Amino acid sequence: MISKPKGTLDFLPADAFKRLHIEDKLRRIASLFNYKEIRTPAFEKTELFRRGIGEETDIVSKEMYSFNDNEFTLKPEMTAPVIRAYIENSLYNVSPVQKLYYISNMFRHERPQAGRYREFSQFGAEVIGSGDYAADVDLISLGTSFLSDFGLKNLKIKINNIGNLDERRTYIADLKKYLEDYKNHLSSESHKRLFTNPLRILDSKDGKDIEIVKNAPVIFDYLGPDNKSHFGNVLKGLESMGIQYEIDYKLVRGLDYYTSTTFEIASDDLGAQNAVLGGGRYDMLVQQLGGKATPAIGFACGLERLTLVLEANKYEFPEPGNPKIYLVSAGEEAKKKVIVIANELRMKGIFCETDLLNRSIKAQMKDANRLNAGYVCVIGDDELRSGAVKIKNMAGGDETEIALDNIVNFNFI
RNA sequence: GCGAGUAUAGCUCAGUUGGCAGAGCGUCAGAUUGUGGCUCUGAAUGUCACGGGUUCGAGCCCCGUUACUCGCCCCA
Repeated sequence: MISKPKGTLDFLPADAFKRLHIEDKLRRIASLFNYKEIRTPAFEKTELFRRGIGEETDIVSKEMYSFNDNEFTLKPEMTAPVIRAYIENSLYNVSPVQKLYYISNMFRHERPQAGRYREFSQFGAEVIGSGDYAADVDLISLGTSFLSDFGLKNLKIKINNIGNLDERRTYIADLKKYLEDYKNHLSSESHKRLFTNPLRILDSKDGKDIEIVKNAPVIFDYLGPDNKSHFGNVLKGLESMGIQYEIDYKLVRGLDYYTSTTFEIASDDLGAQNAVLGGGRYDMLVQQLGGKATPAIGFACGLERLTLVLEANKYEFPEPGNPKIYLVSAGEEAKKKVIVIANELRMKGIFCETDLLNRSIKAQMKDANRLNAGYVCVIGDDELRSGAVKIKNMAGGDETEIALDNIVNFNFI
């Protein structure tokens, strides 16, 4: 037997139906906020991700599915492709602010685990062209409102501002200086990070690291007046909308392109991978990818994780529809007639099903019952001869007699 | 890349000290000849993950392999 690749998922009809419902909801809310959908290729030139996400990030250094001699890579995230499309199609000429969203699958070669897959789907949104705090608030409120539209509470919104490049550079230098003194007390992982990515030591889960980090310099103190007031305005904006947040000066994110605002929404209902949604501002990325200096902000939400949270919260997904009528046939002539009537019903938009296995009447009735059909109509030699059929209401069991050729006009409730 | 756990029917899982491979659900058929749901009766479905070893005898004990799951790292 050939099995699916590790870390991928089959969406059987019941799962696919749930996913479709989630997508419908996301699209509806995104359009309320005037975000327009964008679709980009499943793969891009590898160079795009190297330059966009950062050579040193885990994603680029060890998680990409690359092929054709490394020329192309299945997209591991959507921000770089969206920005590429923005620049390539000169969207800044269409309007100064672009509000875009996407629902798409991503590929990262990681060790699979609860809530983490090698092929996974994200709903994401980007506001390109505005550095105003209003853009941050607009985007974050999109994220929180669809989560609350799903009835999810108990979600923690964490927010931070990691400054611009200069501010961060100064901060990292001071952070390193501080941590040097505790070098020998840090966990081995963090010891390594001291050289590779000191910021990440801030959200280490190691108990000792946490103690050490408690008295470390705080990024907020390194922000200039612009970022300080931007941060303040974003927070006030969220407050004014009743969005509860938690400032987390230790919230640093793993992609190189983030600047200024960063945020994350996590759920206690998930396992180790508890971030449902994460994002931030990336004011340097457009320029980095060859466009004009353009501020932007975005987030991505993992749909598999969202689904896990919904299921943990006993979210009630809608039920798929059931056939309005099941046409039961008895005999070869009736079967031919049933095929024709079924087609007429469907052309009229009536959900209709028939037997495809030449089954007995009893078996067809069972099938109709299993499918939860609203009505059943048995057609056999008698009905063909008389031209009259009985339409049986499966809920009550009562039957209505009607002309065979008039089934399509029956008033199905 | 590292660590831990699991592997028995389509699904969820029992399986005693090593002694004929099991249950529930689902599927199929029957219980009035052309009428479902409930009930009853019956049936089909297994390389007990794979390969070795111990033993008169292994689903069970030992070794190895693989797959899956969870965690570390990182991310959604």
